[in-house]
Formats: sequence, structure tokens, C-alpha cells
Amino acid sequence: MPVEDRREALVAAALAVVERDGLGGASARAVVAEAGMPLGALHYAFPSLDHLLAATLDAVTDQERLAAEAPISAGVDGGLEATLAAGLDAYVSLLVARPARELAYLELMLHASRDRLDLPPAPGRYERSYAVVAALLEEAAAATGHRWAAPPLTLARHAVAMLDGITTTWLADHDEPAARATVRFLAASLAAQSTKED
Amino acid sequence: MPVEDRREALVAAALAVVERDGLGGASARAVVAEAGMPLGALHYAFPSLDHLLAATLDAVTDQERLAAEAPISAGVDGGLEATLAAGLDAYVSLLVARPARELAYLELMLHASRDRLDLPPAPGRYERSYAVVAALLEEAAAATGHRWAAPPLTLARHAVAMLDGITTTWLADHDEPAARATVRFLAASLAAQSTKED
DNA sequence: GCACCAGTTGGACGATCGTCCAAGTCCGTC
DNA sequence: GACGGACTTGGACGATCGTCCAACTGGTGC
Repeated sequence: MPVEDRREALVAAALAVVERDGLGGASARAVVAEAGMPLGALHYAFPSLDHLLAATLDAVTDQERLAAEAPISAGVDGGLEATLAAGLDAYVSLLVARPARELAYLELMLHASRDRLDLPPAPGRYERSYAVVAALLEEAAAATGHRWAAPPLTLARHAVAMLDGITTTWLADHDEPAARATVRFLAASLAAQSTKED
Repeated sequence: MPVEDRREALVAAALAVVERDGLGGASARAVVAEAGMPLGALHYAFPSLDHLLAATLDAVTDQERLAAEAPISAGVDGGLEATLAAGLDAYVSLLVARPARELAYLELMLHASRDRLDLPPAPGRYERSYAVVAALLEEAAAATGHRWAAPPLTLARHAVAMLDGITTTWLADHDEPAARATVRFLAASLAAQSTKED
């Protein structure tokens, strides 16, 4: 098995373990067992367990988050606010249906952010996420004949931040109606930053 | 030393350790060392390490979060939006100045939320936080002659969610100007949910 | 002064941790 | 078939983990 394939398999296994048992349960032995590999394979593919967890965060940021954010402006007939609300509501449904994935993402992200607390800004990891959401916002505006009054990239960051907050808050209290209400608040707030095209 | 005092001291020590070394570094030995107690004292005061960490989460939710949210509507001359923006901006300053505290809070919260993933909603833990923010919102509205068009408790939940999101996002990218921009977005969005009193 | 007990302690236990590395396996080449 | 080297393996290592409990402490009541 090529080293690259082995790395990918280990990343997938690490994500599965973190989802099931949490970051604390993601030991070297648990991950290689999940991947069906011998113990030594981990340090053959990665310098350390922490390197594997960092790679896992990158993977989940690139793939899973974008998949979660993809429906944000899914096509819905109606105004801009309704379009945004429907797409954002789909994220809540995804969160409620599979909370372990979002929980794993947050645990990995906080773990990685700890040893950069006193370091200069780490650009990049979120940039792709912002860009994707910004593109979706532009798409939604175009489809409903609106124009954004603020830079879509800026609005995208607001949206991503709020989705993160909705996630942590729902994880804390499991209040789904409240989460959906917050999503509608976000849709209205975003729509307020647009003007109807003439 | 009374058992209650011992518990409080252990909670304070646990919080200090999680801030410094993360949840993964919060072992029984690390906590009792921080508290200057012998190892056995932990299981004398708490049934297990996890019970101590849960108590630590309760303490940080009650005390520290409320302290962080207190300045949300600190008195500022100007309209409602400016008042809210100034108070929320103070939270960002606190976050940037002491990120370890917020990071510790989130780590403890996610840890506690994991073993309730398939359980019915756990009411209560956040309720006090929402109530305090709601009171601050009402205070700000009254001071500037506004009336909330939506229930303050609902708006408070939106605000708390967004502050959580601002925290995770800033921890990920350390983009302080962006965090402050999101705070202004939140202030404007909240203010839009009010009407000027006659 | 002695017995007693609630409170306190730190060593012991078995399990598990991340990492390393000597030994083993496999396949292409002479 | 014999050799060589790259790849793969799982046991070994020392450290640390959460928990338990037998021993010790200090003060109180007789």
C-alpha cells in the first residue's frame, strides 16, 4: 500500500474514532485498530499522533465542512431571506441528525488551536470555507435579484461564525427549535445587508 | 478543611490546569498538584475525575461566562446599536486578552456534551447565561428609549450563540479585525429587532 | 492516659499511553 | 536459488493514567 493511501486511511480512521469516542479516546492504538493496521504503521506514515490529528482536522475542514455548508443557499423559490433561511435550516437538520461529526470537528479544531495560542495568526485553514460560503451567498443573491451591500467574504465569515455558535449552543442544550430560530435570525440579518436590484 | 472548601479549591485548580495545559493535560495528578493537595484528596471530594470536570464546567459557566458577558451592554452614550456594539466589542477584547479561559470553557463544554449526545435535552446549564444577557439587552433598550420587537430571551440566545461562534472562529484564525466586524454585524442585527419608543 | 473514629494520605495496582526498534516479510535482481 | 534492500510488523520500554485502600494522623470523649 502506497504511503499516501495509508495516510488517507489513517485520517479516515482517526475521524471515525474521534466521532465515536471523542478526542480523548483517539489513541494511537484505537486509530490503527479502526484502520485495521498494525501499531507501527502510524509512525511509518506520520511523525507522531499529533501530526495525524492535524491532518485529520485539515481533511474534515476541507471535505466535511464544505459538504455541510453546501446546502446553505440551496435553491428555493421565494425571496433572498427565504432562500437563505431554507439553506441554513438544512444545516441545522444535518447537525441534529449527525452531531458527532460536528462535535469531532470542534474538538479537533480546539485541540489544534491550543498550541498556537501565542503564535501569529494562522491564515488559510478557514479561508476555503469562507470562500465557498461567499460564493453561495453570491449565487443566492443573483438568483433572487439582489446585490450584497457588504463584501460577500465578510458576510460569509459572519455566517460561518454564527453556524459555529449555533452548533456549540445546540450541543450544550439540544434545543432544536431555538437553533432554528437563530438560523432565521441569521437569514434575516444577512438579507438586511442586501439591496434589491433594479 | 471542610469538604465544600476542598471542592471549590479543586474546581479552581482544575480550571487553571485546563487553561494552561488543555483538557488532555487535566489529569488527576496534575489537578491535585495545582491545588497543593495529596492525590487521594480528589476521590475524597469527588466520586471521579469526570465529576470534578463537570463541576468545573458548571463553575466556569456560572461565574466566568457571566463576567465575560457582563459588559455586553455597558453604558455608552449613543443609540442602541452603538451601545450594543461597544459592549460586544469589549467581549472581543477580553477574548483576545485571555483566550485560554474561553478555550478552556469550550473544551469542558464539548467534553460534557459528548456523553449526552443521545440523551434528551439537558435544560438549565445555559439558561442563566441567556437570562443574564436578556436582562442586559432590556437594560440597553430602556437606556436608549427602545423596545424589543422579539422576546429578549430569544435575542439573548442568538447573541450568546454568535459570541460562541466569534470565539471559535477567532481561535481558529486569530483575525481580530474580522472578529470585531462580526461583532458590529451582530449589534446591527440585534438593533434591527427593536423599535424606537414614542 | 487510653481508646476510638472521622479525616487524610500517598503508595500500589493494573491498564493504557506514545514512541521506538530489532526482527520478520516480501519481492525484484543477479 | 541466493542475495539485498525496502517495507512492514508487533513486542518492549518507560511514563503516566484513574482508582482504590491500608496505614497514618490528630483530636475528642471517657
